[in-house]
Amino acid sequence: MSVGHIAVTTPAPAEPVISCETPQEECGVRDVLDRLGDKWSVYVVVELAAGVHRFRQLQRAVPGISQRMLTLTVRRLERDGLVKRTVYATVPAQVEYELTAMGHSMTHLIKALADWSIDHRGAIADARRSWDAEHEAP
Amino acid sequence: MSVGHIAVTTPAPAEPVISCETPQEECGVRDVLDRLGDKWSVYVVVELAAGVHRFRQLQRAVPGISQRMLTLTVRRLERDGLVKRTVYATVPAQVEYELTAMGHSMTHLIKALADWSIDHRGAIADARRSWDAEHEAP
DNA sequence: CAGAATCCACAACGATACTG
DNA sequence: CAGTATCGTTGTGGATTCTG
Repeated sequence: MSVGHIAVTTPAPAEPVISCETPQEECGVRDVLDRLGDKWSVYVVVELAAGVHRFRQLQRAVPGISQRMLTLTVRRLERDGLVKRTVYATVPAQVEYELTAMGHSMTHLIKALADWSIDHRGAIADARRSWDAEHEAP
Repeated sequence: MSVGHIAVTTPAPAEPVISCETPQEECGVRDVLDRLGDKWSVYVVVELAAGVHRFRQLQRAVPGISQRMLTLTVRRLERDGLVKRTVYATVPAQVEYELTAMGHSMTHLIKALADWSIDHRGAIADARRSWDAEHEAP
């Protein structure tokens, strides 16, 4: 366990698991989860992991995203230092997006997430079905 | 790379990175992210990773959560098969929550997330500061 | 104790229209 | 092409009240 701020997989006695200095600060975990939790960031990062993209190219690569949401998403990722944005002063305008080193380091995390999801999607779907079956309107 | 559905850390040529059968289905990754992305699930799971909790005990352990949100959160986790809920027919009522095997398997993921967050929280904060400095109102 | 139910505020998202 | 601006809808979460 590299960092050890969180003790997991220990069905042991009940002790505080997060031992941040200030629990309210949430250890900065929230900062990451907010980015991962919004609807599009993960897909944009995954797409950019494949290489540099221009705006439209990125929008086409992420099916269903509106240009407003793409703008907001890449802005946030840029602000967090995960994505680098390069503007070329051409006509018409041209902008390229690529992951920073930190952005690339996060793709490992996303891959782990995706792997776990794929491995357990069936079990989760089954759990939901049986839960729904037991809790339907009487 | 265990599963290989996602190619990461490869700043290589632009190729589709997610190779789901149906991209719209989102590979079930959304299912996990929706759970991880909401405001409280992670903290509840982390808390339950330490052992069995009763409702009030859990609420006290997760500072700031309302009982409505705790109810909703544990219900969703239960529905997904990540948490097991046991009701004891005592007076007053008593309910115990604990992670299932699948729930425990997810704590590895959360730990990886937390480690990454802690390792990069400083860099992210710096990136945000400099971004904000460059984009303040003229 | 463990919750269900209700009401309300706000943020997130989508669709559309317009601009350099 | 790469956005910005505005509007309307939906979803999420908090506070409060009530119940077995």
